[in-house]
Amino acid sequence: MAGRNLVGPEADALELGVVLRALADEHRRSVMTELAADRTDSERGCNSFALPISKQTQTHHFRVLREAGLITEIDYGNRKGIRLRRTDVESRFPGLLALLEAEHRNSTAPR
Amino acid sequence: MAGRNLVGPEADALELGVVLRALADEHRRSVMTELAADRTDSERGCNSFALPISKQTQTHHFRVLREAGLITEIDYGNRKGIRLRRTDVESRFPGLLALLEAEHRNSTAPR
DNA sequence: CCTCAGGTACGTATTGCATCGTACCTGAGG
DNA sequence: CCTCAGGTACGATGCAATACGTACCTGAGG
Repeated sequence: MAGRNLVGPEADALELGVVLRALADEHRRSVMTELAADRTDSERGCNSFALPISKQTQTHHFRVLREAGLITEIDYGNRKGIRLRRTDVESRFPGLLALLEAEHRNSTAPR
Repeated sequence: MAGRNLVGPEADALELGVVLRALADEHRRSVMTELAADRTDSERGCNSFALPISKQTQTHHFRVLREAGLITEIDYGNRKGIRLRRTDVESRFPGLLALLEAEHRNSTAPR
């Protein structure tokens, strides 16, 4: 029941280059804009993002986001949880999540 | 003497994906952090960035930045000027330049 | 006109990255 | 124990991006 926490780098070790490369991909960015827009920061399942890619590729993308320090993955063995590292990201790169949140509004409410 | 202005997309047509892909590259990001940190927004020469790459590759990178809408290139024929589109970028992606400016401080004053 | 420095155009090698196929692991529930 | 869904590991592949060589253009200044 209690899952193992898979964490990335420490909060102050986040690198802008790694973060921007992570956000450069459409699928990863769509995950991040969705997370940034949800102020409750609740734990999400991996399938709740409806990514149009295979599960192997999803594994890859979530790993990239985790290693960039943007999310935490909680391993339950046969299932996995995703959580945004909001305070860490916000303290290291203030304003970044606001940009992603604005982008989420753009993509969900085209006009 | 008067150079032709090579512009990219309109201010409200900037796309986050294109911008982030442009900023994902180390060399292009170093150019942008330097531009963001210079509040005078003066016109810069292409060689004033001391990029450790060939001039053909520099042409490529500046083109990417221009097509992303981040800079304007001024063509003098046998020389070229670079200028940050600060107000356009700031109005479309508020806070982005502040992130780059902070990164510039990090890279120039390690500790 | 000639030279030179700065830039571009085109082709190409190489690298990086996203994607998926196959095989295997894990825990829940029959 | 068996099955099944969710997830990972490893390898292969295809494509886009970076990088540079060669050739050519442009304007300034002899």
